[in-house]
Amino acid sequence: MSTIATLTDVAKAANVSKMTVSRVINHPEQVTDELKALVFKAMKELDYQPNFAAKALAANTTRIIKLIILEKVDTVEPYYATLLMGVAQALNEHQYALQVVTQKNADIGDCDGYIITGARRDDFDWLNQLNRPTILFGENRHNYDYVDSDNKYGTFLATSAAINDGYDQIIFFGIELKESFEYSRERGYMDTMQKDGRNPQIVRFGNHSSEAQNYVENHWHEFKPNTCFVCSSDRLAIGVERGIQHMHGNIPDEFGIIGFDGVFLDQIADPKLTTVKQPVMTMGSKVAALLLQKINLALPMSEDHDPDRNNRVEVMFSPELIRRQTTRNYHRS
Amino acid sequence: MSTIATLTDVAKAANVSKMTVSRVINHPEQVTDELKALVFKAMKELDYQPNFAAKALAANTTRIIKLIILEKVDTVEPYYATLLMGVAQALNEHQYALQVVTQKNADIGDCDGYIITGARRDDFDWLNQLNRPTILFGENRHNYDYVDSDNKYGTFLATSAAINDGYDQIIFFGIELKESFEYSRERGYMDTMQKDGRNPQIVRFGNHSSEAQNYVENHWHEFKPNTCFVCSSDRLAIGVERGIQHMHGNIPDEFGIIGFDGVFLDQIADPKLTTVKQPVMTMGSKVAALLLQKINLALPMSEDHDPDRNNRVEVMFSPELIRRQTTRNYHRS
DNA sequence: TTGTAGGCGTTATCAT
DNA sequence: ATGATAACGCCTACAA
Repeated sequence: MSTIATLTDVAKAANVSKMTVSRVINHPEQVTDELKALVFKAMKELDYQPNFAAKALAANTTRIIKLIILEKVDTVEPYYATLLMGVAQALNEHQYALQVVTQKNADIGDCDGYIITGARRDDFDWLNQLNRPTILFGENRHNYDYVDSDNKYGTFLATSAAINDGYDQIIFFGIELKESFEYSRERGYMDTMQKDGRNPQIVRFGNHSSEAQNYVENHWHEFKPNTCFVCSSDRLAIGVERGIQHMHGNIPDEFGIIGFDGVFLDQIADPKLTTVKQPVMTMGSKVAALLLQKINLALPMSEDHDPDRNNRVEVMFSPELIRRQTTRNYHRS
Repeated sequence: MSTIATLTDVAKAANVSKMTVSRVINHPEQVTDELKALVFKAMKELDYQPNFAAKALAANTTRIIKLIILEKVDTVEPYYATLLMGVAQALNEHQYALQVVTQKNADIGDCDGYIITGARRDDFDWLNQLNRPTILFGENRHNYDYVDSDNKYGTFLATSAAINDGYDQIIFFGIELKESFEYSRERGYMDTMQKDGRNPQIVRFGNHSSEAQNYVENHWHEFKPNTCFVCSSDRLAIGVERGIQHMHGNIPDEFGIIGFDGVFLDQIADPKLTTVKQPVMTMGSKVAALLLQKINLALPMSEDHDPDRNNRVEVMFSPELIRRQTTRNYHRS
């Protein structure tokens, strides 16, 4: 029999009813250990794989999660690709299907929950219409549950490193966006600077390497040797790197650069960027896991509501400073 | 009723049986135009969306397609991300779910078909075990159906451009891989060179920018000004660009560079790469479409077998030469 | 603790 | 050309 084993097949093999098998899977505590053992054995022998579609149908559920990538189309950035892999992995483990979708076609077809990434201020009106459990990827001030990296801590790491490495002037190149993640990154920089009795200095750009590059070249006279540029993205950092190279500045001795993200771009740069690396893949798995958890809690059957279920879920992952070639690896003592 | 409309709801609204509605969807030719009109109207009014899971269950089908990305884990390259978007889009339109999977967990859970990308010679033993319709992304000599860009034509475009732009020496930087796509690219270069009475010259590397860069620097004396480097990937092209820059060669007047792929990297480079761009997203949609077609043909009901269904399906997309900053845009007359 | 009956939404089959 | 029925695999509700 090369056909795929069903609940019924397992039940027969184990000499029990379908329901017992179903219970072994969904409510194992209700079944005696003896029977459980028998059922497990049968499942293993038949290589039983639950039927995704039947499960969905019976539970009045789709077992589909939509990942909505807001933002311009050209955002096929490595960052999102990595995130996607993380999400896909976690979802697969729990027999959920992933649909990657853009805002336009997000409405067609039902689903059990949404993962949203790249949400900006303007998007929240639209987001509020979604009537399914939702988790955002990226911190926000609209009370949505989210997963993000600890942006403030990230720039704390970067700024501290710049200080430790002995750079005199430390400038922050930020992204010209009134978004929460950017505020946090700037805050991390500013606090760290002030704690060390230094004057913060922030410049902002659209997130394009050319803008940062032009700025560096046009304001070259303002940067004395021994300056470090702490950037809010690897894109900006690459621009800075190019600007310095075009002006024949020395990296990392005269000028340091620290990026943010640590996905692909940092390695493409030459010299390779010292950067604040986010564990993007892990974060992807986490959003997915949280969403599934939320979906299951929303199900009527779960009586054992988490008491603080009303609270917002905010998960922050600690980024990590990766030292490469755009900072001196020299610590002041 | 904010509940989701089902076939039955539509049937009631249109005063017909469920089956008629089902037929309107799946076998419209069997239904009279009058009834069809009624049913369509009802479907629109109720905003009917077919239930994915029920369809799957009834058809003894999973409606799941697995996209298997063979190759090292760090291959979260923009290239694959773009491909993925294309696949996802086409699949969503047909109510199929996409599972992104690596070789390891490819075996868990059933599916209706596979899309394979990054298959190398060694992988084919494993591929042969897959007992579901399969389409490869990437040309191959193992008789698998595939979609790819026309690699040979791509390097023909690149080489012709280099010739037209008046470069004296034209060298091919290939990828050290005994794979079909690489053979085709080299063939396109060689044929075009020979047709113009020139001597082809090929060097090969692992697909890393640093290898190409080192080579350029170490063999710098061999490259007279007015040389163009035709590369088998944008990665290699970036390495060449860096090598030339480190040796203070002038781009594009003394040295031209043409990359291959046209996904992300070409735009990140500075100066931006002239490159052979593949329509990756479109190609992704096409693989998906082909696979769905193949799956439906495999279904017993389709009696009207395409007569040459036994033939292998090979779809080649024409790449396009994008002229940017690493070639002179100067045509010899 | 375990088993039985019925239904989730769709489609194929057979009947009309 | 259209409709009634059964079945896909699983789960909830109820019965034993």
